[in-house]
Amino acid sequence: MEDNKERAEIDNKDLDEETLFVVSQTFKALGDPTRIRILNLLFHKEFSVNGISETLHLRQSTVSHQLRFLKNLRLVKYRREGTTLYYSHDDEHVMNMLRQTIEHACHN
Amino acid sequence: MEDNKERAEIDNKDLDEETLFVVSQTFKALGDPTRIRILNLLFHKEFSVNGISETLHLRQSTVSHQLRFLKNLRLVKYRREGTTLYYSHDDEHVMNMLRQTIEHACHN
DNA sequence: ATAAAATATGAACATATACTAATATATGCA
DNA sequence: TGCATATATTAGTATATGTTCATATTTTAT
Repeated sequence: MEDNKERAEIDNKDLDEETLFVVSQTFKALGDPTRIRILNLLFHKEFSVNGISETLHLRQSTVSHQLRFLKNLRLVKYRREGTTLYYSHDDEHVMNMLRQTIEHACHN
Repeated sequence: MEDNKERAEIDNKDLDEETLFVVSQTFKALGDPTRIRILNLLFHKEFSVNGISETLHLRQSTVSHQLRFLKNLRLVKYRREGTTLYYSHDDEHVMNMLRQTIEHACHN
């Protein structure tokens, strides 16, 4: 036996529950068209909630809900300016995956 | 104006419906713990349906349903040997994303 | 042709998810 | 304080999703 009780999860037959949860949550975040559109919008610059709402033709409520979802997963962050909140992306790894997959899907 | 009517989707404010569908479907496939476990299992070698079922303690029916899902997205393929079907992964890009994200999640 | 083994399918069910309308909260300013 | 603007939250609803049981299909061997 070696001194490492457990090898990296990737080498095991099965994954532990916590890893499974985090990974599935992360991908779930990218598994919805609305959230993809929002993240894609935030690729280049920050947007206010209303900015997103108007640009993507989504209800303010819908945008706010999805931003909370993304915020909980730390995929976006915001800064305040008066009553306005400016959201921007906050996870390079996820944004890279998204970019790659979009490029991959765009019948290159 | 230039001769390219449309730049790559990634540079536009919004994505077209088809791209949105493909991308969200791809991530949706990775957004479920059961499918993640199956794909993770298929990382190293092929497995029969029953093999997956027994290894992951899942009903045969559940595995079969999820494999169909993954097959429709061309994330897995199979070869036949008698009455047994051996499944293996069929999308390097997706498997790489999965590996990266698992490693990323495993509090490295 | 019939039976056995492996896998696929269909229907039913419970839960999760996303959107909406209505309302609440928070901030800045007169 | 009172009002306007921006955002968040709550509750309700419709749809999507994942699992299970039962059954059908497919393939091989006898």
